[in-house]
Amino acid sequence: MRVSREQAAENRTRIIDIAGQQFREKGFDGIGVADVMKSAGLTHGGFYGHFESKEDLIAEACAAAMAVSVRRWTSLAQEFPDDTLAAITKSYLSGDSHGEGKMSGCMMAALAPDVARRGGAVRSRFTEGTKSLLGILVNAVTARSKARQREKAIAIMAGLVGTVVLSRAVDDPEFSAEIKRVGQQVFGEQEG
Amino acid sequence: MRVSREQAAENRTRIIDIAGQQFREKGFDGIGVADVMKSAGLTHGGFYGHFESKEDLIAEACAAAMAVSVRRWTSLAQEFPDDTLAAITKSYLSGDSHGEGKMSGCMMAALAPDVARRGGAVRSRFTEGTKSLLGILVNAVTARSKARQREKAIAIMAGLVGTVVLSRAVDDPEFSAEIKRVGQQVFGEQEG
DNA sequence: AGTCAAATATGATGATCGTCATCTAAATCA
DNA sequence: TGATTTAGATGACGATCATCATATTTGACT
Repeated sequence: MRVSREQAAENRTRIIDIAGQQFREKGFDGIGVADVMKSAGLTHGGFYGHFESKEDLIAEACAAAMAVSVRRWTSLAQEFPDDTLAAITKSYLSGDSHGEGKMSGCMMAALAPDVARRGGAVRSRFTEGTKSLLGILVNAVTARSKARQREKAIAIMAGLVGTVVLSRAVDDPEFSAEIKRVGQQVFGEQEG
Repeated sequence: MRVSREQAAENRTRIIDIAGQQFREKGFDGIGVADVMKSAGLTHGGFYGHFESKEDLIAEACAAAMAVSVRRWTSLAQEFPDDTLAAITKSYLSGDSHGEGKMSGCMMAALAPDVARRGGAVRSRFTEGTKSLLGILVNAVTARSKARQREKAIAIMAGLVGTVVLSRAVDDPEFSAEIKRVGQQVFGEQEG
C-alpha cells in the first residue's frame, strides 16, 4: 500500500529513531532489520526502499542520535549559561534523561566500542557528532588558555563517557551509584 | 579422538583465551562458537563438553581477560613502586601493550557496553575484575584521605576507559591521537 | 590386557539473519 | 479520469547461528 511522500519521510525518520533506541539497548548486532521495522509499525519488506543496507541504517541512526545529544547540550548551554558544565554532566549522568533509560541515552556511552568495530560511514558520522559535542564542552569549560580549555573538555568528555560505561556494566548497584556520584563530582566542577 | 586430561584442560584455556581476543575485536555477537573453536584448532563439536553455553564462555572469557589485566597492573605496581599511576596509564593508553592491538587490550574499554547488555554471570565476573583493578589503582594514587584516594582512583579509571573508548571509535587519526595524549596527560599525573 | 569413560569429530537441527523478488494498492501526475 | 509510479506487504533465498545427537578414538582405570 503506497503512502504519501510526507508519510514515507515520516516513516523513514521513525525507523531511524527506533533503530537508534534499539541499537543503544541491544547493540548493532543485537537487533535485526525485521524487528526494527516491526517496532516502527511496518513490515520488513519496505526496508530496502529506505536504506541501502543495515550498515546504512546504522550510520543514519548514529548521526541522528548524536544530533539529538548535540541539541540537548546546546539547549542546556542556553538555559544555564553560567554553569553549563554542571548542567551537562548532571543531565548526562542522570541516566534516564528523558525517562526511558539507556535507550535514549548518549550514543557514545552506549555504542562507542561497537562503532569502533564498524566501517567508514558509521565511524565518520559518529566522529562528526563527537566533535560537535566536544565543541559545546569547550565553551562550557574555563581555563587559562584556549588550548587548556580544549584539553580540559576532552578529559571531561572521556571522564563522562567512562563513568557511564562503567556504571552501567557493573553489577553492584552501590558500586554503580558510587561511580556515578564520583563522576558527577569530579567531572562536573570547574577544577579537575 | 580423546586427548589427555592436561591436554583437554589446556584446550579449554586456549578456547577461553582466543574467545577473549575475538570478543574484544568483534564483540560478543560478532563471532560465533564455531569460529572460536576453529581458531583454537578444534571443531565446533567439542564446545559443549567444555561450556554450558555461549553465555558461559563469555563469562569465562570475561573473567580471564580481566585477570590478565589485574596481573599486568599488579606487576607494573611492583616494577614502578613510586610512579605506578604513570606506568599504568602509559601501558593502558599505549594500545597494543603486547603487540596485537585491540585484541589484547582492556576488557573494560573493549566490551563494557556489551557486558551491560548481558545477564548475571557475565556482569558479575566483569564486576569482580573491575573492583580488583580499582583496588590496584587506589594504591597507586595519592590523596589526603583514604576516601579521597578511592574517589580519585574511580575518576581516573573512568577517564582511562573513556579515553580509550573514544579514541578507538573516532575516525580521525589526529583527533584520536589528541584524545589519547590528553588522557595520558590528565589521568596519568598526580594532580587531577 | 581389557573395559570403561571421556574428548573431540562429524553431521544435522531449527531459528534467525540480511537481502532480494514479486505483488498490491494508493498516491502522483498527465 | 486514466496512466504511471512507488511505498509498503508478502514471501522466499541462502548464510549463519547456537545447540544437540551420534560416532570415533584413545586416555584412564581395573
